[in-house]
Amino acid sequence: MAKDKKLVESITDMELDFPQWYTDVVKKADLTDYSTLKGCMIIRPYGYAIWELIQKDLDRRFKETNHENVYMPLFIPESLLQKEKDHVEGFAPEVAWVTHGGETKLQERICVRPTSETLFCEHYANIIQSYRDLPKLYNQWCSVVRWEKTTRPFLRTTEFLWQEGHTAHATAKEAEDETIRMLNVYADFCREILAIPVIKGEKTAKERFAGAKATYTIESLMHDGKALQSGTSHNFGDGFAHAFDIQYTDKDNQLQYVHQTSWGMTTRLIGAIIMVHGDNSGLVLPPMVAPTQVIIIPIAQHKEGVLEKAEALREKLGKICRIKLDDSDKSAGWKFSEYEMKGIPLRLEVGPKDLEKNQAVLARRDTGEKIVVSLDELEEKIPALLKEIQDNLLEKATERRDSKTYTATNMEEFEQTLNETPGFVKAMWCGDQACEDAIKEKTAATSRCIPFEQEEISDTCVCCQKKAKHMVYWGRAY
RNA sequence: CGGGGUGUAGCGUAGCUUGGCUAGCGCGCCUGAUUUGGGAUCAGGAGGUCGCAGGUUCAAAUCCUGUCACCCCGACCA
Repeated sequence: MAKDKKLVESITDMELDFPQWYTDVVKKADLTDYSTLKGCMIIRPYGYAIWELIQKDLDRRFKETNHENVYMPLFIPESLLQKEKDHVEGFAPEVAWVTHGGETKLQERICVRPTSETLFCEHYANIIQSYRDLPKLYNQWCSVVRWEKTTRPFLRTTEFLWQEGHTAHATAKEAEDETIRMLNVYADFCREILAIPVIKGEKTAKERFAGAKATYTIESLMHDGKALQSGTSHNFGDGFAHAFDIQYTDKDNQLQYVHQTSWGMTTRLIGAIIMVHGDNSGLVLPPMVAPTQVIIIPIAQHKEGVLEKAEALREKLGKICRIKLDDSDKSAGWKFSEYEMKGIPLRLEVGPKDLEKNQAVLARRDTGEKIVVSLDELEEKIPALLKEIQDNLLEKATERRDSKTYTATNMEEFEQTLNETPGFVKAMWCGDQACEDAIKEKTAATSRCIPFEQEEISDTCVCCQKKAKHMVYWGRAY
């Protein structure tokens, strides 16, 4: 079968209408449902299982780097939110306010957390006195609320699930090291678990987090050539510490301000998985985050011995992978389509003809390839194939990303490239926000990041042609 | 917040322009039989405050007014 052949009708081709394709996949793969309130999505069991796998691996990485989980309140009094000026200005337009408790109007408005810097800061001010109390390496898993104007499942929702790390350190260097360390944790996670290659770099001042001294980001590229900010890590310096008066006594009995960081990743990652690996037949899940890695489809299951064998295989193979058996009375063809839409990496077909020959058929979701395997070799073959699929997805995503990455040395080239071949554009920049604004005005592209790995595309700024300071990744973003 | 669109059974829709018989169809769902290697077939069955509130009319899914919600595209943001 041709690799690109569409296996399932009822999912719009991504080439025809990418947003519709995305919505179709989310819906047909049973990831979410809409609730009655705009922007508030219901994450269904299959979607939530993916999130749980993401959480589990990330949480392990956080703990390996000595972080502890905590839980902060959902509510923040307005006065607390306002302590850091840039921060409140950045978030005020999109916070949800609680004005009443029961029927009683509150003296002070309370906001539903859009992020928890202020809460962590207040707490840190209380618990940090000595250099012996540092560093504080905290993380919390929770949801936050941002009153977004337009919403889309996973990519932008009013409430979303995430983790937010918040740390406090004795020195500026320690804080900077932590910021970069966690960015690397994110990048490694994306590559190893989600099979998504990312560009690591620093955000420009314009794109920086409200209240941060420096914001670092990992940027990934979707099938349609649009960029997705997939995780951020911020160095706050001692700005919040001054606003919240977080001081400690150092070894020399001198009062010092702490240096802080925060970093976060969200359920948006599921949107990234969909848009990086998905195809016209639906979702394609990297085995590492597939709630079900192998689906067993019995063929002619009413026939003698088929179901028994399928069940025995499920039992045996359940020890080496996440496996399910669909013994419902739907037709085999229906099941094929169903699990392709759901992106399950491997399908194991077992029918009467196979049983006669002591074999089964394995079908790969990523390539469509069907492989006949002896029943005795499944325990070796399945893990090997899952690994191969995981590697292949990363390789394909990397190739696609690279083939959609262009360079430009002047605005005509820049604009033409983005219009004709959407993707990342690498171009030099003078460092002046006026040029950044002009580029956005003209091309709808924003600076994605100043990558750590710099290249010398040309000497002059793509926009004003003055002397260039940085090579920047630009793109239209979600 | 601007522009566009849509609300009729669980989902997708026809009907609306030009008001009129029991609101039609497909998918899904339930029962039974035959099926099962790429979304099976046949037979029977259940399921509707036509988003909501007013108004016009002998008569409203259809016309008018208001309202609510959702979707898409922008601007803002993870």
